[in-house]
Amino acid sequence: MLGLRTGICLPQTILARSTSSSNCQSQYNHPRSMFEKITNLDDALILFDEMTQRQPLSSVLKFNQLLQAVTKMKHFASSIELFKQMNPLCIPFNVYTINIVINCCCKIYRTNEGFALLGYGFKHAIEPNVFTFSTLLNGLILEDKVLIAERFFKKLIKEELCDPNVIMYSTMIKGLCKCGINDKALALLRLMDKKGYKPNVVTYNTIIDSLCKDEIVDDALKLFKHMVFDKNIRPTVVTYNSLIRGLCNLCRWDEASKMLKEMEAEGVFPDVWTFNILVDTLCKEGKVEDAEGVIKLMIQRGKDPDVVTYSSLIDGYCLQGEMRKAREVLDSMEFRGLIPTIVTYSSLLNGYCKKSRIEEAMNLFQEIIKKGLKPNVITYNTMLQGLFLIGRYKDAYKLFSEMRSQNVIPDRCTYTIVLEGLCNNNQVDEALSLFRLMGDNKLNSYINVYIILINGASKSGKLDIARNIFKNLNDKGLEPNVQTYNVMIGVFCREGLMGEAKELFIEMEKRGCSPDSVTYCVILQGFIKKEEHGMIETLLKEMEDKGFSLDASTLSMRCYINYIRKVNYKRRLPGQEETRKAFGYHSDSTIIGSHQFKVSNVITKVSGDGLWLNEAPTEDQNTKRSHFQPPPYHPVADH
DNA sequence: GTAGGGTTAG
Repeated sequence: MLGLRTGICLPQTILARSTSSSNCQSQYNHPRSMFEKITNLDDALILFDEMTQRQPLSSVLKFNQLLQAVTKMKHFASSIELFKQMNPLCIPFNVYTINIVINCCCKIYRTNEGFALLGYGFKHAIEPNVFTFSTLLNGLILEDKVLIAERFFKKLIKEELCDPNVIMYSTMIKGLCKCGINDKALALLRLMDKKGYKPNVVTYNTIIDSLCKDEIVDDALKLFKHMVFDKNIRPTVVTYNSLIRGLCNLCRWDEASKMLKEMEAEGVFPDVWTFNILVDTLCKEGKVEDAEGVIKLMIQRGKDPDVVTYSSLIDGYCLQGEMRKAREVLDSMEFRGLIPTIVTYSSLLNGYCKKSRIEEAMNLFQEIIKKGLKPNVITYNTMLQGLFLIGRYKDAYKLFSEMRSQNVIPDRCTYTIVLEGLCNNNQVDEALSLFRLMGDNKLNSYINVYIILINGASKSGKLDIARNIFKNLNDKGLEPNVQTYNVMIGVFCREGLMGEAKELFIEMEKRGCSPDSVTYCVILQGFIKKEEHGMIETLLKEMEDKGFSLDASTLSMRCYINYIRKVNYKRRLPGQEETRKAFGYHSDSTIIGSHQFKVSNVITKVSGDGLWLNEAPTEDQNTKRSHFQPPPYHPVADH
């Protein structure tokens, strides 16, 4: 692991420096204006009233400072409200004012109103500048309207509506990263560099972080090196945090540890975020004791653990099933003066639910409400899942109604949980009527919902309904995906309706949805049950041609193995030949998600006696692997 | 002399 129990070895002098600097802070951090002293909204409002009545009237500057102070406290709606009040009082405003208020609109996801303000500004002869446009651009991105943002950005540049700068480009890059278009983000990075808008550390951090999130850490590291060595830009703690998180997520602990040492050697010191990343990933890996060690270390370093730190720890204990300890952590937070958020509580709630300790979950849920916290959609989803899990579907349904009466809008997860919960508890009719009630709801276009219902209906013997749901997909303008086909084919196979299964199997290909290895295995199992050897041979041949391998799912392995076993049994052969036929070109080591395992181990395990298979296939060991590798990226090559 | 961009939690 990270060797954190022994601590990251920081020289004493550095430790001394970091503690003394925090002591000195008050000495150097004198508020620059009286507005920076304002720490609560009430004071700001009182001051605002006073300023509006003052004669002569306070300057625009003063009003702007006040608005900004309110904004800094994240009271965005209040800021907007104050601006609205300024209007009838004929208090003058300028482009700074407009920019502050537009920013507030954007931060509460009301970018449209931000654009309206832009118009309002025009009416008052206030000309927007690059700040105005960057803020609006950011607003669109915050609302996930990246395509519109991109159009807006291009228009600004093309029509030269403002002088773009590094922030504007960086904002656009953030938008591209947000929807996972890393390539385009990188292209824009190169373009801005070429045009002379020098990307800075924030620009690089944005892309580095995005690459790390997409688990393309090697590319992130390349970009990092490019930034440091070719561009001479010093990384900040944010850069290191992104990289460390990326490495930890991939369990590349040694490199993460190295990165920690490297940052310290470079004079960039871990902050609360850095420690939280370590705590969080260690907890997720089940190393809660190590996480506790990190917390001790951070305290030693004068970095106070915060709500996020303890929330991760609670998550860690829940994952281990140590609910008592998880609860203790929560209680200790209040003792330390940290106020747990709804996220903290939801983690604990999730722990109770997963352990089917529903009474404690219910009590905690009540406790949350008593504390004045508002359960969010995640809280409700967690609770619903717990109730369905132990079969209390009536209570779950009641809670589902309650959440809506509390104005918590169910999301995709909620519907999936409720529909699946009802189906699993033999309440398919309820599920179907809820589905009908959903009507034109956006969630109706969520394909998973159909998969659940098709499965549910067929399992409770309502084959016609399952068939109809599938057929109706077209009417809703939905194209079945491979998973939907797999489920429907699976239903037919289960019912022994191999004719219909085969028909659908052919149809999907025709409609441009190629069967995947799951499809093959599902249908293969159907034919194996019917002992239609001709079809089995054909399908196996097709799979071989398509290069489908064992690693797609456990199901697929069972398919092969059952078949081979059968053949072996009938022919009374050691089975080496058949094994090669089935596994021949596949690699020995395969990856499912992030878990790696040896096919040979599994085979020996499944075959049990190991009589006919004790040798792993050897041909083309690495052909399948390359499939899982990220596309190559060489930022340096372009320069 | 006032405004805009980057990192954690199911």
